[in-house]
Amino acid sequence: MTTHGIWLMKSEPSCYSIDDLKKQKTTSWDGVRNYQARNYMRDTMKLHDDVLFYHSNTDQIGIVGLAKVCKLAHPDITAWDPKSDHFDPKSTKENPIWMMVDVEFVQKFKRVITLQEIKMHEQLQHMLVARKGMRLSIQPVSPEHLAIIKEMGI
DNA sequence: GCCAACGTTGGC
DNA sequence: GCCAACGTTGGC
Repeated sequence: MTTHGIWLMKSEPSCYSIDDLKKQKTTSWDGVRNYQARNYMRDTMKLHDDVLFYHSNTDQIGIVGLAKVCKLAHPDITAWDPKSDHFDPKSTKENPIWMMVDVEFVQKFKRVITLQEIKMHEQLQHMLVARKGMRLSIQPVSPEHLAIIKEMGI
């Protein structure tokens, strides 16, 4: 069995939801402006890594479906666009600071695996996303946790 | 290199 | 909308 990465990626559904990804099939994960999250995308993510799509800052907070990495890290061009909300003048084409991967829709879960549920669950409560004060928008996930979540969501 | 001030994230 | 917990910035 080949080992591959598993990630949880947060998005505010008012900004970009699992339904948007379902319609679009693939998207560039732009707008990440946190170094640790960028480093995960740039240095650790591999093609076909699994992605748990997470909705934050909404009435139904939790994991809503599955995606996978379909393109390795490349410069986040929104950082160069003065009109973008994610514009960062420190990032240049010669020296791009911010990177993004592309992700591909796999499936939407039949229901939301809520954060509340994750925190209550004997195994899932150890996920990073359940940790107090954890704001990191891209987090590694263990194969055990992925298996449990798939069983609950599919 | 310290750390106060500030800005952001994201659950509640 | 509040605010705790972070991350970043910039003066010193």
